[in-house]
Amino acid sequence: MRVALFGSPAFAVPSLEHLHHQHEIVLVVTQPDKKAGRGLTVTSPATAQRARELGLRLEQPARLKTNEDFANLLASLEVDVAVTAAYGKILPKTLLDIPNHGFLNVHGSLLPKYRGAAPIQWALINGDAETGITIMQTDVGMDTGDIRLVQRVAIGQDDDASSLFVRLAEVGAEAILNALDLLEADNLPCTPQDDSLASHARMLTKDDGQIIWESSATSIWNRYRGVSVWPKSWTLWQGKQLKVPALELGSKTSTQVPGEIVDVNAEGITVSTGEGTIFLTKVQPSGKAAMPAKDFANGYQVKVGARFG
RNA sequence: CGCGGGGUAGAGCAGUCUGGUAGCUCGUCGGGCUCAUAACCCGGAGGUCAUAGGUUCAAAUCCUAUCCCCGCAA
Repeated sequence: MRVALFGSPAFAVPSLEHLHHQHEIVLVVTQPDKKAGRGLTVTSPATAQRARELGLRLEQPARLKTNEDFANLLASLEVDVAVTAAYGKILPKTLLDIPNHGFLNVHGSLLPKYRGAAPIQWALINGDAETGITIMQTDVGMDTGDIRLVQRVAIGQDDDASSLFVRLAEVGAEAILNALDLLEADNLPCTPQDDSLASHARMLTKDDGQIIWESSATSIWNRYRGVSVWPKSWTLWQGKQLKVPALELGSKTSTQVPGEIVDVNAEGITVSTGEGTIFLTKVQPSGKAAMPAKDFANGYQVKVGARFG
């Protein structure tokens, strides 16, 4: 089939590659290049970089709604179906109607659960044991279209956002291929979502990474896994932000005061929470490189009884 | 020229403002105590203070340039 792929971050890259293998990608569309990083150097989305390497036609329109040139281009390519995967823009109805089979979206959750921008992260933060990929018919709403295909994925105890992203991106790529096969055979189901079961997975903010010591060790652990790509777990030490690149569930019992340090040893720092303890193994003061928690304790004179947060 | 922090023994830090013989918590080595120890006590080794210039009687500290690391923001 003649396919157009709309996607921006690394999540879309496996889908791009698989589709490139099995179908004819006539157009790749990503978000425009942005100034990013220290020094604000111009950076292309991962999908744009991969598309260039594969020698595919690439467009990075800044706007879609009033962009007739782009609509005309898409129409002229006689696309059978367009695929979106974490594209990052709402598509206007005029575009959705152009491909013969419309747009299919690769979404990283079991819809209608976790509609929105950060489904993978929120599944982890909430401690879910299962998530998955939903291939859905893209409509003008936020992940509200009809469900066409579902692939379930188990979440491991040690999965974090990084590992789950990689796995779901791969599963998503396989799922979209299956969906296209079924579509070609005119055998792809179409089931409306049950809106009463819907939930929204909003984009994460910096504050979502802050460790709430009053909550349970388990929920701190789950949140740590969910925010591992960004913004990462962090707390406060003497008023300054301290990132925690690596933490584990602790084995000690907690004291009365959440955030209080109950033990410091060669392996790390044990901190009391609302229920149970958390064991910090690596930390990173702002402006510094990450270091073992023990080194931090040595250099910053961290003692048992001191408090984080 | 987006904003900001930092480069001092093997590790992590203090000292820089107010120039004047390099310090802390660990690690490491040796010795001691102990049934024993990751505990405790005593002692030792280990540093061209990122690099290159400059100011000064004297520079980790003041001035200039360069290299490298990191946080924020996007």
